[in-house]
Amino acid sequence: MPELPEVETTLRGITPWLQGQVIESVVIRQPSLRWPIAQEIETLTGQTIRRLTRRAKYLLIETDIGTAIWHLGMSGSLRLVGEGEPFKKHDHVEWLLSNGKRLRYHDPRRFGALLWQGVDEVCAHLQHLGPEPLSEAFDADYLYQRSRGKSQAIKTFIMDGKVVVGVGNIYANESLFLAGIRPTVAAGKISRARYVRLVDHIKQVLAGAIEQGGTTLRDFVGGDGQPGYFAQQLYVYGRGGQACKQCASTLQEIRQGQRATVFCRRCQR
DNA sequence: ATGACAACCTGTGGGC
DNA sequence: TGCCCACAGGTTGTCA
Repeated sequence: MPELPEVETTLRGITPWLQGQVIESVVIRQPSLRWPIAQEIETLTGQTIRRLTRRAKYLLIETDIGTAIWHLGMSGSLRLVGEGEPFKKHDHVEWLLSNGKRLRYHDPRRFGALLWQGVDEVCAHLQHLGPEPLSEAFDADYLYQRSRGKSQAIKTFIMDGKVVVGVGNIYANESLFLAGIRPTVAAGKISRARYVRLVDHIKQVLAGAIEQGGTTLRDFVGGDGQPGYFAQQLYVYGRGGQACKQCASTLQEIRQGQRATVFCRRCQR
């Protein structure tokens, strides 16, 4: 269920339970994810978890011998469980920690990945990524410059990880609505002033979702549940054919890059 | 170089 | 109730 806010929520949820712990054992029940799980993951047995960080939608778990890099794909989740908890269908990986907790990776569709990055290496997937959306490097000037000459639709443009990371389908739809920009407009034809609004809304909507994600942390870490989909006030996503919350006209639904796009013809131009 | 599209895989929900 | 189809939070790889 991961867009960036959920990956961040996951990171914050598991960090206190993982940091400083020794990985006592690694169980791989299903090695076939989007790519086969890296061989080196098994060698983590006996290693101490030094640090957890996030880059884009990747979770980085550092040890002295290298870094495990987890991507949750479309349907992946990480949760902590206690001893005796039976495996569920699609629980593919388990790490037993020295505090007795078990970190389990669950992913029905297996679009996720568990990659390896050696010390002093940079994983191929992390190279060429654009700036973090909540960083200062991501601002209107940057987007404006990057977009000049582009005929690509603004929605697919902001969902391109080489432009900016972490803007998934839900938040691309929502931020374009809030900025009043029609998702089909060519990125290169949008003014600097409108990019100011767009960047502002992307940051707000992601930051707000992370805050709300935080409210589900306790359940999540307690281990009996899914990360839980943060209750988010959605204006357009999943609301095609329904009334616009701002002007009551019917929301349009189209497809862009095989993804559902929903927008209001009246509020977004 | 750009951009459109298929692919990876399973589950779910709607229509008949 | 059951079957079939379309679609789902992401990313990569290929092809025109």
